Amino acid sequence: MSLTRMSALFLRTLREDPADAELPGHKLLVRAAYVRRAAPGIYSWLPLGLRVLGKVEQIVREEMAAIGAQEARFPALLPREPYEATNRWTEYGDNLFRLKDRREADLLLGPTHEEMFTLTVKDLYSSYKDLPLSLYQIQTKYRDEARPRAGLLRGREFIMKDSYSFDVDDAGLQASYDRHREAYVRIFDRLGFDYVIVQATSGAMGGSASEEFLATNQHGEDTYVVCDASGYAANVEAVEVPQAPDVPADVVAGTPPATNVDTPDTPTIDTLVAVLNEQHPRHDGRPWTAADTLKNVVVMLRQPGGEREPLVVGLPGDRQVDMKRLEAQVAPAEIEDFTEADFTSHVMLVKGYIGPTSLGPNPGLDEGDARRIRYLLDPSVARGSAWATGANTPGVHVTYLTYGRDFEADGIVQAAEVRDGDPSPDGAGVLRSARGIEMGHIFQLGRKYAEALGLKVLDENGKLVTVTMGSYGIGVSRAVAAIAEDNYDDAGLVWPRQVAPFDVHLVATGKDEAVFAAAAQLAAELSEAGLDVLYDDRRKVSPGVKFKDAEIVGVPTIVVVGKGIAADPRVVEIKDRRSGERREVELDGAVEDILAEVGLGSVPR
RNA sequence: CGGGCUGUGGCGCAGCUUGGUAGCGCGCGUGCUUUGGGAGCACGAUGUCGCAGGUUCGAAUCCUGUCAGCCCGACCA
Repeated sequence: MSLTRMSALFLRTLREDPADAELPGHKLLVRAAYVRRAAPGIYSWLPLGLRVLGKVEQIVREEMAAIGAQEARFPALLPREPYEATNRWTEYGDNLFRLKDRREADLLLGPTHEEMFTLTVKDLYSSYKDLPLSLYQIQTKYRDEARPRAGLLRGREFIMKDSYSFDVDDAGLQASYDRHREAYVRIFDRLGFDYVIVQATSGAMGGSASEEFLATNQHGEDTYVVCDASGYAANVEAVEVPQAPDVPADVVAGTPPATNVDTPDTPTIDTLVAVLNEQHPRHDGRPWTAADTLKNVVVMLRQPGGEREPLVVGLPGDRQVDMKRLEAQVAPAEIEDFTEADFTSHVMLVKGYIGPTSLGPNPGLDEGDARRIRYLLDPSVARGSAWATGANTPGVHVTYLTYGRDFEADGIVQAAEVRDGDPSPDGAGVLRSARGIEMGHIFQLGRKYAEALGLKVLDENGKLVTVTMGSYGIGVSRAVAAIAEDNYDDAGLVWPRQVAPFDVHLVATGKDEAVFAAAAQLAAELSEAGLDVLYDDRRKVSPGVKFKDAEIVGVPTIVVVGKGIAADPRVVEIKDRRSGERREVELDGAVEDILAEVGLGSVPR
């Protein structure tokens, strides 16, 4: 199909790792001249990299077309107004790239495009007969990440496929969602890395049903849990720990009354447990443990509008608060540290000795009383359970303080860290955690944007109904990086065939003119036969250099034309980059052998 | 935004402690040799030592300030 000569290819492989790359795949992408860093989180695509990117895009396009989605493209440079209408000009905060034109009009570089798709559909469609509709684009997106990292995996400029479905009712939305899910499975199967589909939160976007496609990789930024017994899998942020069952009434009846105890110099759970065991042993003889303490963590919530509100979360003392989980629960509010100044202005909070009795409904303050501090419990705190916890007096704790008997809370919140070995929410086994790279995210957006932007159509009864939407993303440039992180060895990259920059890397070695004549002809025949061929035709370059280059570039099939040309019959060598297996075939008929090797015609391409 | 580290030819680094006018490897150019594993020899080109002040006869080196990059954390549809 195409023939590229190494002597003319814009390529310079580097012998040493770049100083600013950390991940093995990223180092190789730079060393093999696929990409170059242009600025923090911003990368240039060189010819090889662009070929891989194009392969990934093509797979995405084919599978989107297969579910009837239509490709469009919206500007990357956008006006402020639509984002003002949905409040995202404000909500997106510092992560939004903003700029002004010469007339001082506000513009932004699109981080995602719900508004533009929604408005365009609104402009053109007005009847239920026009739906369902799925539109998508492959477009460069911009987010001013506080700290870009890991090369292409988390950049400030990146390429994303985003699609949006438009339906008149929930059943239609579910059907559109299911079709996208199936398309995503086919896309990720074809891209050639291990992945897992997990339940997810929909983040600041809002919405309900939500799943993420995570490439399983130890370098990933996302932590997910799976239950091997049931197949349950979820992003840790989305794990819904069930409410612990009530403690039986007879057990509660036998719980000693809440008792204040002096516990000087016990600022941490460990020191508290030690002092309790020494001076205030338990009534039932067993020692106190961290799991018997109720830790009350105070944070400051900041709403997108700027209002601040303190929140105290109660959880067992042997667990940490997982800030990511908590933040997902309180979105779109953000969590700030609770400062010394905040303690000064909230005198009911005694640092180190915060307890339920001054929180939430317990002090008898009315809702709306400015002194009332919202108090939420992690679901692992069972009704009827008794705790050692702060007594809101310096140096004093209270023992046997019992939930439901001695204090109440304003509600529950998923806040505690989820650990390996925790029971699965579906009751079928235990959880195991692993890391992944978010490659795709599908979720039912619902009517949030249609509502905000007035996307309504007439239904079959002639009544205006608000359209319901789904939103579906794939990180296309991230996929290239994730594939690289999953496909390399000591010598270099090892591309899966479907996304490799070339089908075959033909290396001519030696100085014999007959070698180059035979190699050139073979290269031409292979490209005639429909392959993308990279032909290393460089004279005066030693075989070692050519082999090293072929290995780091990572084309899956390497064909060596060399001294075998002098044999009778003339032979060439076919090497499999991944396995290292090599075999000799006769030059006559080599085209067929190579076509069979790359699987042309048998493997979907 | 906190913490840590680093800025010296295109790339990767040494030199800085103890100031004396910049070096190594790779890459690049020319020539010869070499040609199945980043080959050899010779010659050569390429540097505002991040920037700005200061100390000093003299600063890559010491002092002050500043900027940038990377890593960890915060953050992350």
